[in-house]
Amino acid sequence: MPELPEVETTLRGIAPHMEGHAIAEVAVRNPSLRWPVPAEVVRAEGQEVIGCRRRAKYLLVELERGGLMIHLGMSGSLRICGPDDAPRKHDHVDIVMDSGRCVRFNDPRRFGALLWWEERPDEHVLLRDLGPEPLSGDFSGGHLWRLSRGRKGAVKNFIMDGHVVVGVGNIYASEALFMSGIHPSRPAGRISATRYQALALAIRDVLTHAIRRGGTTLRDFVNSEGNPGYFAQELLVYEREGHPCFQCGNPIRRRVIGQRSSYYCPSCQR
DNA sequence: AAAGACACCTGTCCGC
DNA sequence: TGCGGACAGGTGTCTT
Repeated sequence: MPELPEVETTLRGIAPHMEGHAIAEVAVRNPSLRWPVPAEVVRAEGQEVIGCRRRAKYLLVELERGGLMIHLGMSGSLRICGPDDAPRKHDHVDIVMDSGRCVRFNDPRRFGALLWWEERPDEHVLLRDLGPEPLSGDFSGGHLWRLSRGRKGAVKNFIMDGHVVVGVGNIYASEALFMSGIHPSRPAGRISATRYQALALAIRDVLTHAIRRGGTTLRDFVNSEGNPGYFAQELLVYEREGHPCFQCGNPIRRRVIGQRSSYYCPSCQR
């Protein structure tokens, strides 16, 4: 479910309810997420939230000593709940604030995670080897071009590799490749610096625009207020197999690349 | 080092 | 109505 824009939207939703408030309790209803929720999360109790931020698709809740790391996996979401809101199906964890409200983690497929870090989260094993943030100055066409030299795998897999650049998931990979006219199966090492320039710009643009729209809702994504995102209606190729290309009118095709559905226009993308 | 397959799990949709 | 199969936004891990 959540790609980077959805995670960013979630971050902006929870931050005002957490920053400057103390955590009263971390109530774990079901600890069996992707990794078992560690017992250390109780160390959050009684601590004030210094800040909330995002690295790749991980949400980091920074406390006075240590902090929480949250990943939404494929189907996870966070919602702000009041003290009287009864938990629903798949509501696995509540982070109860001293305000009485809580940040409630729901995840039907349980591919998400709630972890504890003790210090320097950016050096955590899950974060330390990740590539640059796509919306930061460290990301560019030149970066993609340099890393791609000699690589024979499909460019779509290349841009979805978190060691190359973080935050480009299956929806926005298809979208950005369409926007830059690059065929998703093309070997990454056989794309010019000029075309990588266009691809990097497309990645920035599509992510920035989706964040402004509150993320993409395909099935069940809701932000922390329980509202959907509005980017789905602007998708150019994703889940549009057989529909006419907005640019040339030919039917959009679907092809499995790296075990993921990929959508592209065979005449606009080469 | 790079690339590919597979794993984790639940829900939904479609054809028979 | 039920059942089986395909498919779904991610990513760590294992094998070639």
